[in-house]
Amino acid sequence: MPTIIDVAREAGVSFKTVSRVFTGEAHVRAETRDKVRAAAARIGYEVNPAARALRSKAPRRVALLLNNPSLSYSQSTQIGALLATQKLGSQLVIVESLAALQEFSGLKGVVACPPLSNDLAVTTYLHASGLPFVRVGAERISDLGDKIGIDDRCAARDMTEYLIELGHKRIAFINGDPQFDVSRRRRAGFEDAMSHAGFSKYAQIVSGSFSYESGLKAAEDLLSSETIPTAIFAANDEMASACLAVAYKRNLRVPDQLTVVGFDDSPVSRAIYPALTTIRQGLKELVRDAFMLLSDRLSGDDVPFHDIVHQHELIIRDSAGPPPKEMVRND
Amino acid sequence: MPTIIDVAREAGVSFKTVSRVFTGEAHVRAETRDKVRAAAARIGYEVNPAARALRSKAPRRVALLLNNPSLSYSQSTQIGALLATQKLGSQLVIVESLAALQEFSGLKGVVACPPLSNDLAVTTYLHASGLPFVRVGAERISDLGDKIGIDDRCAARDMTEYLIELGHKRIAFINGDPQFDVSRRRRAGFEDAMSHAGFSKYAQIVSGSFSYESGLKAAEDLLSSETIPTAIFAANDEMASACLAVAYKRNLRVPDQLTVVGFDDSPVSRAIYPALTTIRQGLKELVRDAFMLLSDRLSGDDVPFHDIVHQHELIIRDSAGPPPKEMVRND
DNA sequence: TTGAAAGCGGTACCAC
DNA sequence: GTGGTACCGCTTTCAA
Repeated sequence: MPTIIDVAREAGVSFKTVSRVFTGEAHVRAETRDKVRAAAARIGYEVNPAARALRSKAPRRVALLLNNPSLSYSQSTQIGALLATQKLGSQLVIVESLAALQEFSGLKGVVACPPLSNDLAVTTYLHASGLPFVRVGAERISDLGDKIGIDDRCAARDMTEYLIELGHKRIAFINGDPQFDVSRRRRAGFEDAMSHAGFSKYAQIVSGSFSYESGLKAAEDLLSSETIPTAIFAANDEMASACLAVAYKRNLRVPDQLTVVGFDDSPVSRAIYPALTTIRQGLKELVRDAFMLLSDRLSGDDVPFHDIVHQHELIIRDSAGPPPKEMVRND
Repeated sequence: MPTIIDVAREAGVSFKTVSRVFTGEAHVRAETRDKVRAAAARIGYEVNPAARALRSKAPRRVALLLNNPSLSYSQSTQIGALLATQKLGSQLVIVESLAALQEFSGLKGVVACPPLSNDLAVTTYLHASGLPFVRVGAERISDLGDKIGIDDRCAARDMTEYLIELGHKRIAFINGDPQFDVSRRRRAGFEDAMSHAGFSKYAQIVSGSFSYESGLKAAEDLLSSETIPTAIFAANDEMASACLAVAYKRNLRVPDQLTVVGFDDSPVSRAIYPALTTIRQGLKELVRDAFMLLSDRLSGDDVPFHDIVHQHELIIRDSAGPPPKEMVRND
């Protein structure tokens, strides 16, 4: 494992200069810095968090800004954050609001998760404060800061196309809180697929708020209407699980008489019957990478902001099947 | 923050001796060691993980042995483990079986979680290997190793007594996998309370396996019997959530017509409607403390094995209420 | 069984 | 802007 001394030799500078580059100190000529970076990359140098933590006076404290209504979402996020900060040797604080964030002193950087990652006040504050930050699952509400996430629109389109392939036509979409950017994107993906198949007139869209309760209400509305859908696509697993409950209540067997699918691949999706067909977005890895990105930024990278897109995955379980025969003919 | 040098001064030895004591090195006289420990405690010394990680050749790698059917259980456990190892500066590996554990070399210690913490082969192997280990939620299948957990029997008794106070008499208990020790303990607590109230003849006990599916089946059995219970106590939240689904299906309003309670205070318990009344066991803290305990053991403590019992807590939410009037009279 | 010296891989503070 | 020196808190090696 190479050290800064090796890098210094490789780059032809003193080891102190190497240290400067990796702490993001200001007074290094751009040319020298690039030379050092190149040398480091060439020999595969990585900073040793233990050594850094030992000597630095102020701890490298980074914050995870997280206030999501879904507990399982929050848990996966926390695991990802912990994994990354352990590797990077930085101290992690978890805060739930902008106000709480502002109270913390000595922060070196912030990773923001939905819905706060799309809050204009948050983005504005972070930018104004000069604090490096990474937004997870964020829309381009501004070009400030690094972004990382999946292509929600594409994921929702994939799921909808899967339902269409199964033979569904009358498909309902239970959207999340329309204030969340992610809701807009997932809805757009649903609409893309429906209109592409020429099924726009069979599409129904109702709004929830990502909570189980809201899913209950939305499902009740959908399943008590005149023409009930043969498939329901909920914008997260919690709401999908609510659909299952309502389906039971109404004696609709899933997936034989009704297909229900979710989004997130959260633990609930496997802890219910039937297990949910859903979209996996690898939240743990997403957040881990967000912290890695933040760490690069902390090291004084002055490159343009990144916008990293992870691959999603369609997870097929037991809650989706072909529509019941009699309903296919009958539209 | 005091260092080993301060401890050395306080204890009247060289700092090297202090280092020896805290690394658990063999060649220190017992008397000297106690003196050093006392001095350290007096001035509030704690090892600096960064400094240790920097200098030590072999990483302090510890393992979390975890293979639990409940995903939310596993997630909480992982967060606790990550939190602790971050603080202690040790490297964490998560393994799912005894075989996987054996393949790992250079392990310094192991924390085992249910059900593996109650597996005789695991305990025997760990003891034989001489590896320090802590068992979470473990029964006294042997007196080997440290143990940490809650008093499951007492917790189940508390919950049952709460139901009895609400006015319930005909109470059913859905047990977890009878092979798990924890199931036996929770069942015993249920029986304690029922017999103490003189309700033994109204008690029904069915076995599940901690999974949602098993809860579904158990609930179906219970609710299709001649005399259905007014309350169901499930040995974990997953099975309780299954009860809710079955209740919906049968048009039993919870908690008006049927009370359902769970155990664990897992994320699901809040992600369903109605939110579950349950027992909180603070799993995250439990596991965190397990690693702290392991760390002490790694430092060469030669004290008798600990058996630490954490406090549980009854969390009252919306899924429990008094039994319906007509059913109280009618038994 | 105990102690002295060296050094782990970096950062802080000060010269130049 | 860049380099030198001291040193962070601990463990390792070796000598006593």
